[in-house]
Parts: sequence; C-alpha cells; structure tokens
Amino acid sequence: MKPRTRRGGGRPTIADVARLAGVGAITVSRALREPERVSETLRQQIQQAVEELGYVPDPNARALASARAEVFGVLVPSLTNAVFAEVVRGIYDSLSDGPFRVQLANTHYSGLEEERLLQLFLSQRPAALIVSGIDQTDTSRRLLETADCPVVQIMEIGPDPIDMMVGFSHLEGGRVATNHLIEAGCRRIGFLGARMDPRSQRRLAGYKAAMKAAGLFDPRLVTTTPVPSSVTLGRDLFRDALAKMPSLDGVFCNNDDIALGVIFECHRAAIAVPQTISVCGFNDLDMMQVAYPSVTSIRTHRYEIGRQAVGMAMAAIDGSRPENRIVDLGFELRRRESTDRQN
Amino acid sequence: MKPRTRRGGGRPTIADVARLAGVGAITVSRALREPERVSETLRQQIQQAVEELGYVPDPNARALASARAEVFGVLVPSLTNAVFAEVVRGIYDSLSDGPFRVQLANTHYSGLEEERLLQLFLSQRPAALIVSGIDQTDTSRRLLETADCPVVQIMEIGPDPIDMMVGFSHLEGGRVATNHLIEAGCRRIGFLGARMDPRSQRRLAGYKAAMKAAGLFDPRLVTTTPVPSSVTLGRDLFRDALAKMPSLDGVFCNNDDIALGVIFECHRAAIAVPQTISVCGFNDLDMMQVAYPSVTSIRTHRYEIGRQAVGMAMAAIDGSRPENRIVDLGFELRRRESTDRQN
DNA sequence: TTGTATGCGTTATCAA
DNA sequence: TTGATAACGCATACAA
Repeated sequence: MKPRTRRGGGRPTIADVARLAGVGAITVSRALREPERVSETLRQQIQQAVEELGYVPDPNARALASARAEVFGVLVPSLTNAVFAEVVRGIYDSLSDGPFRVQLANTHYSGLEEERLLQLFLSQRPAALIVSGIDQTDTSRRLLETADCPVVQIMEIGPDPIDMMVGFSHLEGGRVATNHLIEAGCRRIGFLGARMDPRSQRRLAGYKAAMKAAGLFDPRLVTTTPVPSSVTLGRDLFRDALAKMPSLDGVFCNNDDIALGVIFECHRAAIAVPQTISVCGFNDLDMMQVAYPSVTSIRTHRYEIGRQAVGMAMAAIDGSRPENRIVDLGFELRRRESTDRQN
Repeated sequence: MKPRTRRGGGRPTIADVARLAGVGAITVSRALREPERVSETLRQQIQQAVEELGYVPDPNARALASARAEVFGVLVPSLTNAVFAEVVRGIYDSLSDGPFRVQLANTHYSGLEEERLLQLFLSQRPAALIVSGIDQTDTSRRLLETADCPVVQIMEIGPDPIDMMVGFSHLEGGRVATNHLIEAGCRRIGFLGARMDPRSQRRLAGYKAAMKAAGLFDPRLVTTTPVPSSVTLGRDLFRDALAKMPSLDGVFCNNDDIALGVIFECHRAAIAVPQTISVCGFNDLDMMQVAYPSVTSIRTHRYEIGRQAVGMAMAAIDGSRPENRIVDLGFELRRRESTDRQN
C-alpha cells in the first residue's frame, strides 16, 4: 500500500505522457504506433507531451506486452571477414530507419554455436531471423521451422529453403571462374582454399566439375586447409601448391585474400602474372582492381544480399510474403590483368 | 475473469518451473541468478525442472522487472573498416560466455547519429556502454555522464574521460611513424589521409609536429580528403600528391588501405620502394607483412581494445572499478622493407 | 475514435 | 532460506 519509489529511475512513462496530454495511456500507445488511428487533435497534444517530457518507449515493456520484440536476429559465421562485414552493414543500413533493432551474433563457423545462439535469440521472440548459409544442423533447422517469424537464409541458395533465401550459387561461381582460366589458356590450374566452410566446398566442387569436363582434373592440383583465410595463408598455400606442382600455370583462389597472397608471392619469386601463372580470386573486393596486376575475380553482391534479406523479411512481417521465396542475386566475372594472357 | 489464452505462445514460464519443482517462483528466479542463496536440495529440484521443461528466461521480462537490461551497447563509426571489425570481434568474444548480449550500432562517423543512437540505447537501460573515440558531442557527453551504467570510450585516450577509456595516442602514432621516415633518410615526406575523422586528424597533427621539429614541414606535402578510405583512394591520393610534389621521397599514410594503394601504384608506375619513395602505413593489417615489398606500419591492438573495454566495464558492473580509468594500450612501429633504404 | 480492465514474465520488497 | 505480493511499462481484448 505504501507508494513505493519508482524502480525505473524516474524516466517518464506512457502514463506520464497520457496525463500531460489529458488522454488515456492506450491512446498514447496508439498514437505512437498507428498514428492514423488517432484523431488529429489528440495526436498533436500527445506529440507535444512526448517532446516536453522527452519520452522514449521502453522496448522491453513493449516486447513483454506484445509478446514480440522489434528485433531482427542475425547470425553470421564471422565479423571480420570483409564479405560478412558488408552483408551486416547492408542489414544495419536497411533497418536503421524503422523501429527494428539488430541482434547480431557470431557463430564462428560452428553449427553447434549456431544452435545455442538460435535458442538464445528465440527466447526474445524476434520479428525476423537472418542466418548464414544453408547447412544448418537438424536441430537448428527444426528450431527455425517452428520459429513463428520470417526466416531468411543468406549468401547461398539451394533447393529447400526453410522459409526464404537470398544469395547465389557458389558452385556456379567456382565453375565460371575455372572455365575462365581454362579459356584463358591455362591447363594446370590449382585450387587454393582456406577455411573450407560449406561455401568454399561448393566452390571447390564447381572447380572440379569444370576441370573434369575439360579433362584437366588432377587431385594434386587441389591445396586446401581448414585454417582461417588470410593473405599470409594465401602465400603459404601457394608455396605448398608450387612445391607439389611446379608446373602450375593458373590458380583459382577460394577468395581474394588468398589471391592477394599469391600475387605478392609471385612478385617476390619473380613469377610473371599472368604469363607464367594466371590468378583468379573470389568476391572481388575493392582492392582487386587496384592491385598490380589487377586481379580477376568473381564479383558477389554482399551489401545487396543484406538489404534484400531485410526487404524480404519485412515484406513477410507486413503479411505480403514475396512470391519468390528464393532470390538469386548471381555474380559476375570481372576479367582483369591477372588472367589476360593476350599481350 | 475468463482464463485468457496465453499470448506468449505457450513457452514455459518461471511459474511452470516453480510448480513442477514445488517451490515459489521467486526461488526459481534466485536459483538461476544467485545459486548460492538457495539450498542445495531446492537448487537441484529446480535445475531438473528447468531442464525437463526446457525453460529459458525471458530477457524482456527480466529487463522490465529489474529495470536493467543485460545488454552492452556498442557504438562504432563503421562496421566494414577492418579496425573496428576487430574491435567488435573482441567485444563479442569477451561477452559470449556470460549473460550479456551486445547491442551494436553504426554511427557512420556522425556525431548526430551517435546522439540519436545513444538515446535509443539508453531507453533499454543497458548494463554498459562502449563508444568510439573521445569527440562526442556535448549532448552525447551529457547523456553518457548521466547514464547510470559504466561507459568506456575506446580507440583513443585523452585527458578527460567520461568514465573509462582504453586506446592509444594517435598523435604519438603519427609522430613515431613520421620520425621513422625521417630517420630512414626521407626529407620530402607526404601525408596521405582519407576520411579525416578525429583520429586521422590527430595522426596528421603528429606528422606535422614531427616534420616541424625536423624543419621539414611544407603544407603542400599534405594531401587529404573527407572521402572514405579505400585502396583505390590510396592510389588516387598518391597520384595527386605526386602531381603536386614530384620530388616526394616518402609518404606516411593515414592507414594501411591507403598505403596498399600507394604500393600498387608504385609497381604500376615503376617507382622503386623504398629507394625512390618510402612508404609507411598505419594499423598494421595482416597483409602488410606479406605485401611486396612488405610495408612498415604502426601496429595497433584492436582486438585487445575490445577485450579490455569489456573487462573494464565488467569490473565496474561488479563494483570494482579499476584503479586506472585510462588504459593506454600503445602501439608498435613495425619496420619493414618499404622503409628500409639500407640496401 | 477512445477508454477500462487485465495480463505479459520477471524481480524487488518485505515478512516469515 | 523461502515465499506472498506488488510492481515494471506497455499492449491486448473488449466495451463504450
């Protein structure tokens, strides 16, 4: 019965606004969320009271009362990988206008961590979930299928979406890159791969398919490691590959970091690129066009993947699930000096 | 009076656990948060009930009831800048074990966006706040000073912390890099700067101080742009600088992206590095030691800054504010081929 | 269009 | 050490 001191540190609540505006609390609530359902006059009074008090709604109370948090859960395997950094930026940029917050987590390329984080996220009743790749564990898949919110799988596409997908085919990317090297005149084309997560595996599969189709495949051409990718590692992989196969005349690199390591090592070892060895990367980071020689790569649309993922989820939240549950953003081969053997 | 259908989708609540364990709800709450305050027997019964039901506490309800969210608010100016990506990774890695979530936002190097985001974050009553730099707007500073949670300013250190700080002196970094170039024998040393945020400005100030002390300063040696940094931009800035000052014999680059652009352009223009022009970067990204020639740079401890920021905040939360409110993690000059004129 | 009563799942308070 | 009760701030259901 004692009027307890406010636990909340005295910040203005919706009741304070309502009192000042001379209306009911629920009207304030509505004026903030669905302004069109409140009369012009009241809306203005309320708006003024909000500003006078500096009222900011409490997202926790809101989430509790509505059994739904205005949160997009985002799971990525890496925060520092430039590719995912750009995806994440696309997501944040698309979401910064609206009421939604982002809950980001790093799975460290681990399916088990993904499961754990998914559990955690789900306990918040997110408005939508964005997960990387299509190789979720069975448990994760089940969690996602029964999550009563839109789910978007990003980076890759496949035949069996949990809900929606936006990405591109890494297998095709690997095939196109490899075919380009073959057409450029290379015959002994090495594959250099780090990390070897599922997407890397599929690029490798594309490489193999292209090489076999051309009758050029040799398992000794493949050099991979589970170690995380880096420019340093690119150099090391290239050295290993050359030691195994001194007659290499081309390399398709898992990603641009590896390719850059190859380029630098070629400088150091005075190996002519592309004349002696041609080089193709993957992702087409900004620096590939500035490198010397400039590096051929597969351009992927990371930022756009982030944006589209949000767009699709948003549409689903608004009740208008997009007709296409699978969006293929494709990729483009960027031909540059590192594979141009003409001159 | 009607038993309303549960809005929450039927997930088990603390009451369900309490019933199954045959205890009061509050005891369950305590058993989860302060196990030592609950008797061994009850704790076990509760633990079992939790597992049987698959109970996961609702963070929103928890935040509402305790007027405190288990959230670290983190404000960075960029998500894709490799430096901040690593800081953020350090923060996430340090926090992934405990109960704290991360609320990350991108200020896009805008003080006004930072203010807005701070307002938003504060409405969640975060457990701690981590902000980038020391140049908050007056409004932001006031918000942070009155935020009743630990605040850590990261990346930079200065004389007047809001609460705590961890970083290093960018001015000193700029001075050390420039002095190194001077000692290497360079006389007409250019400064190449992109973005020119406060930290870049202070590196420039360090450069100027060193150049003036050596009697070498000339304003025409400085080439800057507010445009965001990239390898491409590094090339362009370098071309501009050379056009203005063909007699350049060294460049100190704002960061490693710029330096890499310079290196590539030197290859392309057949300018000998370091003999004709020496190059020094800033941050020491992995690739700098692999580049050809390898690039001298200032090594900074990004990941560690993220970890320490969390550590300091955590200590403050636990009531044991660290004795040193200002932690200088310093930096190291990494001498490499790009400034080695001996041979 | 607006308001009233009630509940969301949890923790703080206070008493036992 | 444990529990009953009352918030926390807001949104839903329903009525006016």
